[in-house]
Amino acid sequence: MLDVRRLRLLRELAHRHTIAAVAAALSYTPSAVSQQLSSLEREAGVRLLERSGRRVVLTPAALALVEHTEVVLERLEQASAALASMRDGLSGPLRIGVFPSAARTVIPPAIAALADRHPRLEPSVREIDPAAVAGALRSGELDVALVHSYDFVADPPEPGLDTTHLFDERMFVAAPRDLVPLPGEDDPLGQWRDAPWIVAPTATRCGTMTLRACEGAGFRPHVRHVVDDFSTVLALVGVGCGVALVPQLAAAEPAPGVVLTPVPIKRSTLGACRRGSGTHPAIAAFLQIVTRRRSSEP
Amino acid sequence: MLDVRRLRLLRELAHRHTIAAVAAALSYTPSAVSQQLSSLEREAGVRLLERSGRRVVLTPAALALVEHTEVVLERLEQASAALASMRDGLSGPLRIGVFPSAARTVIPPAIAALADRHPRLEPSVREIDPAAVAGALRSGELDVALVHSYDFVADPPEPGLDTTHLFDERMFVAAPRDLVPLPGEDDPLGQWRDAPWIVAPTATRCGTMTLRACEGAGFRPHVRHVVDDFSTVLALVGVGCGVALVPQLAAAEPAPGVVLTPVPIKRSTLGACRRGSGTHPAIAAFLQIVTRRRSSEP
DNA sequence: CGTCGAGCATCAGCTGAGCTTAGGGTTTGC
DNA sequence: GCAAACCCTAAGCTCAGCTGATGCTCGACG
Repeated sequence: MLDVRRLRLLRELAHRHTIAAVAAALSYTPSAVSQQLSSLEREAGVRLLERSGRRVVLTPAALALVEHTEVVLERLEQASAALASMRDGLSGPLRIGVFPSAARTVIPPAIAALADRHPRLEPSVREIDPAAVAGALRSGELDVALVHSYDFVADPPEPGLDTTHLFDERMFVAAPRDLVPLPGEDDPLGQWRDAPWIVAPTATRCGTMTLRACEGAGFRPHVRHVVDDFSTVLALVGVGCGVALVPQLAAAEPAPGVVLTPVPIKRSTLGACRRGSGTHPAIAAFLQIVTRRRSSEP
Repeated sequence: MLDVRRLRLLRELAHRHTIAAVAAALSYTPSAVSQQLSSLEREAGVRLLERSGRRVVLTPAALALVEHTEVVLERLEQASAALASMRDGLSGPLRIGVFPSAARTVIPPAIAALADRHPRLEPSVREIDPAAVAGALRSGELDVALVHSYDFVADPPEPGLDTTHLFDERMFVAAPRDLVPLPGEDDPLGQWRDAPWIVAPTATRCGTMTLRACEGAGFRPHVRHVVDDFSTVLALVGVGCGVALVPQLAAAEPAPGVVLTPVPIKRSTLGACRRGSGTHPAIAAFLQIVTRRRSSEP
């Protein structure tokens, strides 16, 4: 009988590529991970790891094993979820990962509603870089997370995770009241083709989204400021520093000097959890609350 | 993360109904099983076991958990099989369970062929009571087994096991040469409605099969002798003790005083293995050899 | 081309999960 | 009413598996 704990290490290695990273993610020392993987290799009877430079790569046999492991872990998640739904009342910790703009707007009322409905549940919120969400879910640091998905920005399905669509928001161009758009241009984006832009870092989805949207409107934006936080972005717009693309939620209370114009781009908010844990009652309750509260808004 | 080792104990308990039996099957002390199940219950957070008299019964939550466990174990078997097929050459032990009539006829040439094709494979044959086959497969005492299935005798699909049809044989009525059948009766079974019968114990499938077959022909046999072994049965028939239903394989070399008449009943031989392990190359090779050797016979 | 850090493997040593043994309580069969 | 079957708990022991130390190789960088 293959040891599932060891298989889990191999699965994690397939995603993180170094034993050290696996160890860090699962709170072991690299030595322990190395030893366990050696044991797994011995009981498998097939070479699973090949040294390549100072790293290690998985053999085809190991990759096949990882495929099976994903299924096994998914089913174990389902079993855990089934058990949780058989306990009377939701209780215990629920670790929620969000990123800043969601943390500010969506999360507080959702947490309040959750605490109201399930007093013995102990939700804890952690701001987390979207790129780290998948790993944090897999390694068990988080149980559920909110992530965003933009038009124009492809997000490949993460293996081992389940995502559910929660709600959409419209995107807006935020421009200073006293900035004059390009005359004779109707396109809400195109009329700012010559203006200075405030965008998020290119490495983020928000940044990529803005660049792609402008490309779609036929121009490349003049990037003046690079700021990740939407409330900072709006403050900069308010003092006339440039224009920016912001989502509806972030723009709920714009500064007085800011004019918002809707653009035909939407941002989706998704809930993500470990595959198989979507039926966990606490996770399901949280996602349902987030969905309902947002979609009932005007 | 639920502990699969513990889940396996629960699964076994669901089939064997007492902790002592689980312990015996998996080579533990009952104390160890009890402790592990207690731990499982604690980490599940739900009552899994209820004392009932001096036994213990599974709660609905435990039964649900067993369902998930079956899937997990199946997938782990598949993973093991995939690994085995990636090893170069078949090697290691292959524990085969058979019951006497198969052991005598089908198995020896099959083992020889297997040894010929895969010299590093170490097949070991164990005669086993058909009723114990399922448990022995599940607990890992056996890797593959041959079982029989008769017309008239329903065999409910065993959870956790996979069965593949290997070959069929015709059944024969074996009668002493000098015994006179009922005059004016054409039915090969009905013509012996008044003769003394030799049948297998009622608890066995063979015994049930004979009784049902006779009932199908409209009579209840006069049971004179109860003998499980077909070669003994034929010897008794040969000296005039009565008539019996025997399968083709057992009747290959009948005693001189025995007359065989075919009846429209067939016996099927099936291969059984743990669910998911059917793709294991050693098991697949064995089953293929048994199928081919038998079906190529006249 | 030498240095330094990242990464992996191995060894030695320790700790606790999980086993066995022992013993006691309850139920069932005879 | 006694014995056997069955389960649980307590106590002690053993080894799987962890940490920490050490040494190696590889790659980046001045």
